[in-house]
Amino acid sequence: MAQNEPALLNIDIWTDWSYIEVMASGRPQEFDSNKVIWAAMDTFWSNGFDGTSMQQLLKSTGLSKSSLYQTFGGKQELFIRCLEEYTLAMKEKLLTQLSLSKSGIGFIREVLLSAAEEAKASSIPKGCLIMNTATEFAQSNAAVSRAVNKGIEAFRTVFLTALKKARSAKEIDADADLDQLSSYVVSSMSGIKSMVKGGVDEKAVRSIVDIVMRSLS
Amino acid sequence: MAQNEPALLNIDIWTDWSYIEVMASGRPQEFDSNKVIWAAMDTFWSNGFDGTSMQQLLKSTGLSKSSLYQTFGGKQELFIRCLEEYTLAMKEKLLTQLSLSKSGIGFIREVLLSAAEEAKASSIPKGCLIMNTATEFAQSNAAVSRAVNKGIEAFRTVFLTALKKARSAKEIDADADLDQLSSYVVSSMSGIKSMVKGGVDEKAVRSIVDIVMRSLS
DNA sequence: TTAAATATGGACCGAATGGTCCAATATAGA
DNA sequence: TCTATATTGGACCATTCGGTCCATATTTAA
Repeated sequence: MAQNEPALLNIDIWTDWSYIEVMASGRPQEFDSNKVIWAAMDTFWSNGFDGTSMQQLLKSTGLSKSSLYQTFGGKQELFIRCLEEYTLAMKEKLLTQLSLSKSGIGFIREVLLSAAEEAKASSIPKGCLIMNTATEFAQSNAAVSRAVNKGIEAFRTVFLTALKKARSAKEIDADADLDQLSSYVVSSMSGIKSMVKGGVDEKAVRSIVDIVMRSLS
Repeated sequence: MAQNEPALLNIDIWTDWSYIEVMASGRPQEFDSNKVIWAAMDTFWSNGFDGTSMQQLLKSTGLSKSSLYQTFGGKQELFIRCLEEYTLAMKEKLLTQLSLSKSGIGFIREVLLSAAEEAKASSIPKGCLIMNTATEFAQSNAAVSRAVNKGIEAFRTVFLTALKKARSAKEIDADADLDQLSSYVVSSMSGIKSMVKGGVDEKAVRSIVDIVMRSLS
């Protein structure tokens, strides 16, 4: 892929009727749209967009080809739905985790260290779907770029919230520019994850996290 | 792609005879192997491994299919040659740049800021071939991982040299752990480049660079 | 001039690609 | 029960994929 996008409207409202709850009669859907999206997301997450074939997608979702095309429109449309769902779910999960954590700084450290866990694990590191996609597509496809941007902004928002919490608790400098710092944390997160994908070991990852954390406070 | 590697020795000495200078008679090669590698590298760099087709490769290199297969073995072998050449060339270029620069810290800042240039440019950002590949393949292919690791180590070496120079010039703390810092710089570089690919604007990139630089001294 | 060695272009390969289409099936409401 | 509406599985599509192979062209050394 990584070519220019086709010259058509990419508003999947027109092809994906799952937004509308029942409305008309007929045979009901036999699958859970959300589970399908998560299954597809996991496949894209591990293999990238180009690296994922329709066959893999059909296998992991359990759908038939026509169901997938009818419901989601196509590979790219499904992919973008996955990016959106990923963004939404991650943001929610992280904000919950943040609200449960005592310290804003501690929360950020936890999140960064979760990358180190991937380095320790024997399985192949998946990284972050949003940043993987940024790397794969760069700015070659407008619809994808839009979804990636929203993802990055979501992460930035989460970290900004954490930094504000940290400032309130006087964990960080009172007059630090939190907007800039939040971008820095996203960037650092992305860098660390790519190092893990590159094979850097857990110890090295932890020392990078330490340096990042030191630069916050 | 992104599957497991085939169970065969990947020592391209056996398939690529361009190492041997002439030795036997016969029709001489009509193309410059190095130029071919650079043309292929540029294509892989822009589109990734999966995103690059043989057709594109033949077009960008100007080779015929048989010449390419005869000379390099195949798509993956050529790709790995590109990774190696990229590593070598980048290391050399950066070390030269470093030796010409007055300050180790200044050099690192220059390199990080070069990512900001990509954000400013209207063309699609290519990022770093090594980190792009790390992201695309993760640890799914041993031969590729080996090449990626060598690349990361090369970058680390460059930055380590710069940091030592900075320490000699008392630009940074005398008892900083330069090994750790060099990994941190590579990670930061990678993070910044992925932010650029994700569409973050130049100003934001520059502020991230500032924070990274501040954490060094 | 001849033989050996190499380069080259293109035909050809099977498999897989993303995508379309339709007949059969199943369900809900009238 | 009948009809309208959806879902579903699979046949089918042209195209492209990476890769092999061979006949031909070209060059060097003997």
